[in-house]
Amino acid sequence: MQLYNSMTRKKEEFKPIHEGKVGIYACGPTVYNYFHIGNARPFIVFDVLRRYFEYRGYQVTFVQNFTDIDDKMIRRAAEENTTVDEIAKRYIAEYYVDAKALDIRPATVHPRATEHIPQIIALIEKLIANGLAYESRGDVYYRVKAFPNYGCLCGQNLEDLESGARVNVDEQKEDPLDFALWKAQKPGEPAWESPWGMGRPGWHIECSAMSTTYLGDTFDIHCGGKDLLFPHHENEIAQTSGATGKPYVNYWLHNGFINIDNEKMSKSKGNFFTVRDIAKEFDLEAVRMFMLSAHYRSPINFSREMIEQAQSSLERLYTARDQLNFLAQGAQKREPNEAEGAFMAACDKSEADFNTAMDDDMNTADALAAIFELVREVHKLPLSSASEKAVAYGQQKLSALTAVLGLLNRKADGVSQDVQALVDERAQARANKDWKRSDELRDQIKAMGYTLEDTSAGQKVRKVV
RNA sequence: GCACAGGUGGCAGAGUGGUUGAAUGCAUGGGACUGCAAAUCUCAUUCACGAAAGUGACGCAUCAGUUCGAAUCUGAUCCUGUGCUCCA
Repeated sequence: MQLYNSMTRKKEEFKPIHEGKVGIYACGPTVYNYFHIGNARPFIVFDVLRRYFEYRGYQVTFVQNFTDIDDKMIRRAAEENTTVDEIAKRYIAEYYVDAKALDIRPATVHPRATEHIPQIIALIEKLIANGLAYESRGDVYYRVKAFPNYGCLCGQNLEDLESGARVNVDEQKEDPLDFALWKAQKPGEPAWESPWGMGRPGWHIECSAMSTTYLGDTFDIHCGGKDLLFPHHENEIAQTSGATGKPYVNYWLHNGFINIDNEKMSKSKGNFFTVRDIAKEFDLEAVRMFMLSAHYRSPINFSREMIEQAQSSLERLYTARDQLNFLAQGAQKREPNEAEGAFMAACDKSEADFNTAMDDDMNTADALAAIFELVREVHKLPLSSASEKAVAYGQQKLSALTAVLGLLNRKADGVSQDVQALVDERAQARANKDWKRSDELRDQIKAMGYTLEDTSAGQKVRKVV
């Protein structure tokens, strides 16, 4: 499998540290609000990455944190006249609600920053011992110029970074590039005991502490949004490698942004849609489909039209699944004939194409194309007397491939007895060529939430979403 | 200013040197199927001539170049987005 590594800026063959296993850390949300669809993108695409590794037989440890202490959390708590912990608990719960609705699987571990204060303090102490950090009036800062590799991820040298750095007159830093590892308590802020007095961790250090706690000093894959490349991930490298003396991460993966009117969607710009808002209007599976219809590193433009388009293509997948279920009802216990053999070969071809696409830096757009090739073959199968074996083969492939993308989760609902009674009555009316009655019944069935289609193998009933 | 992406058909979006293959999906139109539908299959959707089959031309931001051959490589230009500051 090839993965584009932001560190080297090329696609590289993925080689796990431990055969058959892969450790992934994904930067999670700061839990001070509902998450927006820009936040949802990494959750979805890296959920797919994890699913693909599992599909390929890897044992995956997937860690995604909750940032539950920072300026935004504190501000929010003050605004709502409650505690930071209360805000954290609330929006962590809300995260799980939205994640579930988007079919984002829970991570192996969801660590919270505030539950890893001892690990954070230990890491800072190590950095101080290594001469890479210093205390200054209760704050602790990272000594950027003492870490020779600083800038290795973002590809900028120290001079360029320096010219861009904001210089605060009041700073207690040795150098403008230095960043906070530990912040001394200000009045009214939550704080923890430390060797430097009461205070709280800086933003970057928490990810270093939590990732290494669960994945070891060096692990396989670290992912997150492109905007985290600098300074967040650059700082993580400096902190972790600086403390351990070992490489931190082998592959850095960064997803592109979601734009609104070709502008980055962000909380600070105010041009964002929360997942909660979108859910009022759309089936969230369509949002997932939309995200996967482009490569994860490309920017995508969000609009109502795009979600509707995704919804339509998603329906095509469901139609194929239902078609297979319909075929299964009338299937026979016999070996596949020649045409069905060709169908099974086409299934294999789709699967192979799907794997090739996913192996190429997780090209979900091409992977979807491979699934749609399979969909077409499904519809070409004769409607009656199919071979059970061939149908089951198609069902297995379709569900296996869509499951990797986290699609096709809607249940195939059975038909209730009252609907079935109408369907049976309509069959009788059609046999009598009573088209008027037949159409009435079709309308009635439709009003009950089902579509009814006539096929050469009888009536087909599907639940409408 | 420095750094990094990117500009592909009506829309979205793959493709990144080679047989007319611009995949796949969406949309629109024709045909098949149907009692009618729906779903599905199939063809078409750059321009010119033509009723049509067809013929010719152009074509993947623009211009120039490399090459027997370019959407794909090189250079320049224009444009867009992102990072350098909390942000997925």
